[in-house]
Amino acid sequence: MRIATWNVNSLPARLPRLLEWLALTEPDVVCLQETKIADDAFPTAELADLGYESVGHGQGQWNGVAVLSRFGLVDVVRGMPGDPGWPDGSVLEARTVAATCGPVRVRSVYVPNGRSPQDPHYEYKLRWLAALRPVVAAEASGPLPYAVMGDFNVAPTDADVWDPAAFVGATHVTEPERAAVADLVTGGLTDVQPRIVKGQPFTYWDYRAGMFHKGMGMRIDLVLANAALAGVVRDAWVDRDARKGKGPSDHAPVVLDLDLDSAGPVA
DNA sequence: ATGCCTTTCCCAGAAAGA
Repeated sequence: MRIATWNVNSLPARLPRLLEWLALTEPDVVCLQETKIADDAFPTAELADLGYESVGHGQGQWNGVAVLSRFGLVDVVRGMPGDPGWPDGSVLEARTVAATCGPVRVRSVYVPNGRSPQDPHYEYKLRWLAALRPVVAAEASGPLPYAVMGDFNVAPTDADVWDPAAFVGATHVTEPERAAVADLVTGGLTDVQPRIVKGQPFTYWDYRAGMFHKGMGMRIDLVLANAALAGVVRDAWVDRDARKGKGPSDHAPVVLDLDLDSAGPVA
């Protein structure tokens, strides 16, 4: 079984690349982030043509998450209890959705960016991660192999950014953000490490200034797996090819191969 | 060459991303 997570930076803009990538890579389960598409516009039919059942949880212009599955989709949960909302609790953004796909349960997350440590959005980011913690803890202790995966907008360690000196005073690397992600991991989750390719663990490279081809990236797309899932990971890698060429997302997919093949795709 | 930012609103340029 192959599972993946990918921040596509607009599903409408990325649909041709996504469909091409699905046909080439043949993942069984995919968590998407930054779909930037309303649910009534979600490309359900195009994905079904490739054998994927899908659930989008979106709001149009910003944010948006989804789960695609060749193993069916059950027990779908949009959002999460305790979501702090932005700019206040009266507005909940579309940043997480969970589903069971055959033998595994997954939760796709798009953690708030934070903008800068002085910005109110940064406090929102920390509140959002705090709300995620009990949700993930409950799901991870369930009966199924489980992973919360997506764009966490946090680089867990200095090794996860191309130059720690370049990030002094910036979000994604501050102690409170890292502590919030470490809190998610505490209690049994594993931050599944992708294979190092070209000396890099990165999953994101800014579009500007040729940062991708200069190797100036960050590992902010994470797969946090419970023991039942982490124990069956055969391989994990960042699909850098998806960051190349014409019209890429600024993120590359993280792909995991699992020794969980018995269920087989749903026809 | 892995290649110099992209996407959204929608038609102008600002906001957001990280």
